[in-house]
Amino acid sequence: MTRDTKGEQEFLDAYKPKEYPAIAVTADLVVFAVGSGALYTALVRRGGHPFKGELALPGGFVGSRESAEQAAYRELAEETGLDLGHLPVHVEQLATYSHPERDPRMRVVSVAHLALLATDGHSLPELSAGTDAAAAEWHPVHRVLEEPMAFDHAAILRDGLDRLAGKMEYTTVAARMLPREFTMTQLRTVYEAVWNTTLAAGNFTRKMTPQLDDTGRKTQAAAGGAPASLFTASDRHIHPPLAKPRTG
Amino acid sequence: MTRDTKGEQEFLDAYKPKEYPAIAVTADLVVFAVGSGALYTALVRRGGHPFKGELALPGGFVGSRESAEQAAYRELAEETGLDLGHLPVHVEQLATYSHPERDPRMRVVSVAHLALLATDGHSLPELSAGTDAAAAEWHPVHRVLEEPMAFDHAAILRDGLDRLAGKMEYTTVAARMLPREFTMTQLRTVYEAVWNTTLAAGNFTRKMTPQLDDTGRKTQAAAGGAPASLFTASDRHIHPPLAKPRTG
DNA sequence: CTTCGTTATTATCAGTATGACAATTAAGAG
DNA sequence: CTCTTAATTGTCATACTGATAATAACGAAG
Repeated sequence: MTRDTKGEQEFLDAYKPKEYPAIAVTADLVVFAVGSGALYTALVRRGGHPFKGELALPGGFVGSRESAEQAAYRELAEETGLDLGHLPVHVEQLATYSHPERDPRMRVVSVAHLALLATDGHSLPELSAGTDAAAAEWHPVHRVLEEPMAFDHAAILRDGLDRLAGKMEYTTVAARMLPREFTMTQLRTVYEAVWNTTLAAGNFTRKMTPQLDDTGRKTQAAAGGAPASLFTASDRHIHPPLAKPRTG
Repeated sequence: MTRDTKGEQEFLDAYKPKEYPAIAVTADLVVFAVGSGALYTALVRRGGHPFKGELALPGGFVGSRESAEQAAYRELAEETGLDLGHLPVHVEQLATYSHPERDPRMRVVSVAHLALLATDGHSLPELSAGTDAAAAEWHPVHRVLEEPMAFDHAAILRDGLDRLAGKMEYTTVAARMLPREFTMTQLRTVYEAVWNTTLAAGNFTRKMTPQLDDTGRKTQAAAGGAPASLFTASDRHIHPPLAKPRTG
């Protein structure tokens, strides 16, 4: 069946958008970065009703001429002041939240995204207030998960953490939270921060070595200890997966 | 920080929905079922422009007072005539497609869902035309994937298949495409249909047995061959995962 | 320049999982 | 009873895992 281009063009010229429910679409962000051995997320504190004073995910309306992912990048820059042209950032779609009463003001469907920022594992990227009033601040994920949040954002944050934790079992996505070249210990620190656990260094190296590309170079040994090899990540799948230890 | 209920109520009473982009939200469905050893999907053929005559996913607008998932269930019933009260069906969200030009008529954001129907592995559920003109028909997935489809529906179908194939590695979701009680061979047939490959029966049984609950009962041996044990599935995760054989 | 503390990497080993394939068991059909 | 078919169990070499130890490569302190 070949497309009927002429009939289709006539149809489109005559087409008038009509009765469909008026729904606003937003792009919200679960932003993760690793600092001082712990996983942090960028949250804003709401300055107005509803949920005044509570923590919320950064995000905003999807514009008429942009995709949800484009809106996510734009809002990430606007609400955190991050220079995305400079900073490597990984953004992927998480899920869409569409319960009719999730926003008491009006019908809002939110396309949530997962954003991973690259750090050296020690210091977090500086966040600055954007055009909107509320500035984003870093919060330790495993602590803030126990507090209430605005709207259904606590559930979204939990889903984002679960997604990242799961995906790290069978991909090298954890490397997106590090500089392009990193050491095995830096990568292990990301796993430990996200999984909130500790991993045996030797076994971790044995498992990850064949999944990474060895640059052949080594770090300048910082203070005590041998110099570490520098690796880069590719998009290989980890097989069999690196299992997250059962919680306990 | 406790919620300021009084101030919030006043705010909500005064709130008027205002300038946000007008975007229509739809729920589309990738419906899978296994029949005669192959994976099938329910598709409608478009009767009007645009993409007149091409295959499309069933779906429709999300109503003002329903979630995207509720809309998916409703559209599944409407466009396929399936009695969901009777037929066990698994629905989960797949992803949201929001490219600004994905529908030439107007701005439409689609929340795609994955729906798995239970069959005996041989015959497919009967589809009947719903209120809409176009009736859904079953199409073999691995063949229809090579044909063009309306809108971005070919990409959505591909994503749905990838999601199902991947999830079957580490969950027992394949059992959602079978009756509550099923044999090991029936389950293996689902894996083979989705993965489009063959699996060694003995190794499959060894791997899956500890993931399932044995009812202790057996089938009446149909024609030749020993009777098979009947199992039910729980929500255990398969660990380590059952790896899909590398294609070839 | 030797020793010590620290960290990265490699090695060992027992237990478990895998893929390929063979053997056994349990029907129904002729 | 024997043949055919299908389900299940067994075998075996290889690979992977968790725990733990041994080795190697530094900087710093004496």
